[in-house]
Amino acid sequence: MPDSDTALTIGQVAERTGLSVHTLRFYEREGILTHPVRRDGGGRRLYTEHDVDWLTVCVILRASGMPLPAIRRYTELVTAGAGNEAERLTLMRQHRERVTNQIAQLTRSLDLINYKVGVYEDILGA
Amino acid sequence: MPDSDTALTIGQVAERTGLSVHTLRFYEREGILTHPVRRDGGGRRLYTEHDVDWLTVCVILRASGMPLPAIRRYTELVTAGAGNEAERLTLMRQHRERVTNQIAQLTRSLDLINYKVGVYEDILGA
DNA sequence: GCTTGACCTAGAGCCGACTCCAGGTCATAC
DNA sequence: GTATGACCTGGAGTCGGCTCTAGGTCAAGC
Repeated sequence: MPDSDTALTIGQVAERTGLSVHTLRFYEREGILTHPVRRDGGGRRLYTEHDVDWLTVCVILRASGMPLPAIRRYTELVTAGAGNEAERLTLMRQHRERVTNQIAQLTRSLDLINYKVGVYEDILGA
Repeated sequence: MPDSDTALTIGQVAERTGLSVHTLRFYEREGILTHPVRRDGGGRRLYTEHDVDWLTVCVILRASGMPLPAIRRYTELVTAGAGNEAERLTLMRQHRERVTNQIAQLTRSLDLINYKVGVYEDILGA
């Protein structure tokens, strides 16, 4: 059972999060990690399970269209610790609205797409 | 009642489709129109209601994430006329799958977002 | 002792989809 | 006759989000 002491290489984290090693380094530069990554003697990154959990959250936020600056801001708030929950809530609510709007828009688009699929199926089925 | 003879300027089309005049010219260069736009004596574009209808379809396809090359291909098929419905169907089905996957992904992301919103609401409400 | 492979940095490059710019034409309003 | 404003072209610039390159370190296996 992996506990929070487990040290993971960047390659292992890439595999677990689905991000490339390039993207992991890029996210770090962009301030998308709650604390600087530990390094081994040779300067190599050592990630924890905690980092993987955080990155997994970030992956989900990205996948739902949250821009990197917003994720960075959220990261900053989490890093700063308790006391800023109001802003975190605002951020999440804003994002929730974007996402629900996006789902609504996609669902509407689906009507047209289904209609077109139906038209072509009819033509080909006749 | 606007019929198919109505001539619209690029500005009017921009207003109706929600695209900018820049984007309309760009789409034309990209082959996103079923036929070359008519021009008046001074070389200005004259669109028809038919063009607006087509562009409206394109806007919906774009909004649901269809890449411009796919829209161009679809345009080519429609321009070529009857006989290629099988490929049009394939294109639309592929896109439908992308869209339904995207909706599913967004809906899953929404679980996390709602969870986070709930956490912060609890903290702030207590 | 040398090859291999995973890692490091700083910085350049790429891609999609616009978006804007410079410099010009033309019709209408004053 | 001139100013305004909508339009034209070709081409450059922007932006977000990666993605890759060059050149290097280091540990383990043979």
